[in-house]
Amino acid sequence: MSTKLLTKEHDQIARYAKALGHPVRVYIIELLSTQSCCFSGDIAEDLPIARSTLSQHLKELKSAGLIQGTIEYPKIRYCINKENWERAQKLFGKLLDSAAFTKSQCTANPVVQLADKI
Amino acid sequence: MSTKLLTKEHDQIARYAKALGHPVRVYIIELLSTQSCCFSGDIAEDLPIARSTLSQHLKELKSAGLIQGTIEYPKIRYCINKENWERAQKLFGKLLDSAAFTKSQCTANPVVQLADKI
DNA sequence: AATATGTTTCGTATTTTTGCGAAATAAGAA
DNA sequence: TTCTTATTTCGCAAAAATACGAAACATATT
Repeated sequence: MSTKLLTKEHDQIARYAKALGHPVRVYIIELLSTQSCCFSGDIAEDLPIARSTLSQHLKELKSAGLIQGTIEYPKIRYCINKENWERAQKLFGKLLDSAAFTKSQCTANPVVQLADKI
Repeated sequence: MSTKLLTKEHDQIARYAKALGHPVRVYIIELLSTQSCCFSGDIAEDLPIARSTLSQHLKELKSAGLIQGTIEYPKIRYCINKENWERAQKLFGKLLDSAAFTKSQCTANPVVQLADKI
């Protein structure tokens, strides 16, 4: 049964989550959000990866909508895409909070527990 | 330069985010957190995927630590792993909030803007 | 002992991600 | 115009994710 169980919202959350699903990309987001507001790609100096690899990670974050770039030749300044970031914030917040309200009763009533399987 | 820029924390956030990086897994988490506290794998009835595929998604969420299962033959009851979920909550919260405090000045000072490239 | 049940594991195929170095780009400086 | 610079795109290879159906599992029931 069911009527549209997998919604656009699930897709959107998954999209954002996937974009954050790599340590380098988490680092980039963190850097952009705290260190300085915007910056050019000299993140590369701090990371043990090739420039082209970094570029791909930036591309992923860009296409997910989490960051945006401004060209200032010969550099490119990146920053958080505030609009979409707030959207991500709301979506994650909703998911995270809803789960917080539930108290899990799973561990309270364990009939059988196979450590290696579960 | 740098001293440990990619930390365990980045890895951990990325790990959780990656686990949430698929619509089906977002749906599962949402279901586990709202619908009912725990349940068995009759999620399958609601999803347009094979049982074995669902099992794999459950496995991923499990190995990321976000959910846990209790066997009650012949069923298995799943629920959120509260401890780890709260950890994820904190980590995501920190990242999301820090970015919120920053106002992006990127769009405020666009020297050149190549839409197709950026 | 044989059967039924809900779920997982196995084997496999396809697609996506990750990563690199080399080459291309686009504009400013010489 | 030719060089320099920061970055991206290209071409490739290796690894991981996604998905399926068939077979295996562990127990409860007959």
